[in-house]
Amino acid sequence: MADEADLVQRLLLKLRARDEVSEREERVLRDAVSGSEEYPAGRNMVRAGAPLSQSMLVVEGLVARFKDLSDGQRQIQEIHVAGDFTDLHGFLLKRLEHNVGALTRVRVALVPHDAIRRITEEEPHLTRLLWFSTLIDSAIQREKILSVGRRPALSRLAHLLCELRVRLELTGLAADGSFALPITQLDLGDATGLTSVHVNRMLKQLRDDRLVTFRGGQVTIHDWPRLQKVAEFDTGFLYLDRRPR
Amino acid sequence: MADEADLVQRLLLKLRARDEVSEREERVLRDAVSGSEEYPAGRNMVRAGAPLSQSMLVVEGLVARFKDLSDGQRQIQEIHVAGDFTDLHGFLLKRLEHNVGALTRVRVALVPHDAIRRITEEEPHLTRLLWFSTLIDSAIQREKILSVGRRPALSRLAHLLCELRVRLELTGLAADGSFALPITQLDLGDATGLTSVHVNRMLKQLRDDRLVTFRGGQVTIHDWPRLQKVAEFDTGFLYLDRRPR
DNA sequence: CGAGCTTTTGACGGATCTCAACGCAGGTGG
DNA sequence: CCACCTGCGTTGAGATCCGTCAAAAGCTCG
Repeated sequence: MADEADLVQRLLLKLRARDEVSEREERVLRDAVSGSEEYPAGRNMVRAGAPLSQSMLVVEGLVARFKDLSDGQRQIQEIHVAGDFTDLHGFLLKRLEHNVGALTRVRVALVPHDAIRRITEEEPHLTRLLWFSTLIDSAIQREKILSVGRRPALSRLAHLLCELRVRLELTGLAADGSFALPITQLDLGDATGLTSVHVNRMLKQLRDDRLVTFRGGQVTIHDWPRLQKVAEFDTGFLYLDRRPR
Repeated sequence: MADEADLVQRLLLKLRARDEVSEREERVLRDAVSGSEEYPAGRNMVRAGAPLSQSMLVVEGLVARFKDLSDGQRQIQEIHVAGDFTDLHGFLLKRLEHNVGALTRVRVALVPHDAIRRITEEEPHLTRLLWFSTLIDSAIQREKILSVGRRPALSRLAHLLCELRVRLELTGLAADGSFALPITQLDLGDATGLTSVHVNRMLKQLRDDRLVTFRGGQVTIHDWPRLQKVAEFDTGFLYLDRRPR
């Protein structure tokens, strides 16, 4: 049915930007989905350490992987958008060392680990594609290490916005440098290793410099070339070229 | 020959800490190695963007993945030890978005991508193990995001030393909380997102507090429980339990 | 034994955090 | 319909952690 078709649609867009996916493979992926679920904003979706038997594919909304320190500080390690698996790695890790939470209202497709295991037994190329998609996450996370470790605050924020723009554009969720980002400045702080107060000041500077506006959960990029320069943003880490994997 | 046996030995130790590896799979892994190479300390081993046709397995020495910013700042994203693949993900990514460099004199085993591809076609379980090992890297990198994003300098350093201790112990390269770490304080700064000056001060504090000593390229942990507490170190992210994958 | 790293230490400066106050919008219940 | 509450955004003042700059001492190796 049309509804089910939509569940994997954006995943396919993402994969096909990087390699071919045959119709048979597409069918195998669709058949792997066992159902879907919704979560309200702020809800915890996977708690660190809990045993897992299925993985979640984001259909709609924004999801964060994060970890907390004992003093209450939170660090978001990656923001997931529609088309991303949030915890495909849970298939082999069997549990996660971090939490997964809904930043907005979220709908996910559920993919039982049994089905993924079957794919690894019978579909080498599709297996490589799934593996590949976990490697993209890894590259995104490495880029965050660089951001948080060495970039100044303004640059970190700019980089995050650049990254989200490109990732959302891939699945048609951003156009003309504008996209929905209905999260709080506190969330942005957790994603950049800053306090919400400082995020607020940096957002003001980005706005005053006519680079980007973040208001009402909507991002509008005014000057893409200059924003990229401020962020030292280079799409290389997103591996956007189409090649056989 | 005995020499070749040694090339994959530590990799097997690492894998077998997490799952079973059959004798046949062990043979397949050995056969996948096409040779070995040495690099002097400081040498660049893979440059970002260069096309790759083989992956490197560290046999001896320390290797870093890192990226530089335009102003010359460097961020190390992960330190690899003997038994780690440094760029297994290059098999599917086809190139890397970061550099790989030798922190010490290094010997690596070379594994052609053709051989890995054959494994993915014929050895589902071994494929999952290789995939799994890239997921461990990913978890280590996520932990670094937390460190660099939210932990204070002292804690960051403590955490890195805890992590290296446990990882080295897995393959018999650390014992009694003591291990070789023949790298400079500048390297430690690049790995923690600090300056070498501040690393020096924090090392002094760790020494004065009787937690760890780093001297002459040797780390000696004096008080493991307290060091872990300072670092908020929890081995969870290393997935040390033995389970079928 | 001198050149060039690396480590160590001090003084100072600055980016970011903390604390605090206020405004604003949306929701809720009387 | 309005008082109230709560969460979020905004701004200012002061504190702090870490960086910068600089110099000197220790090591290694040709």
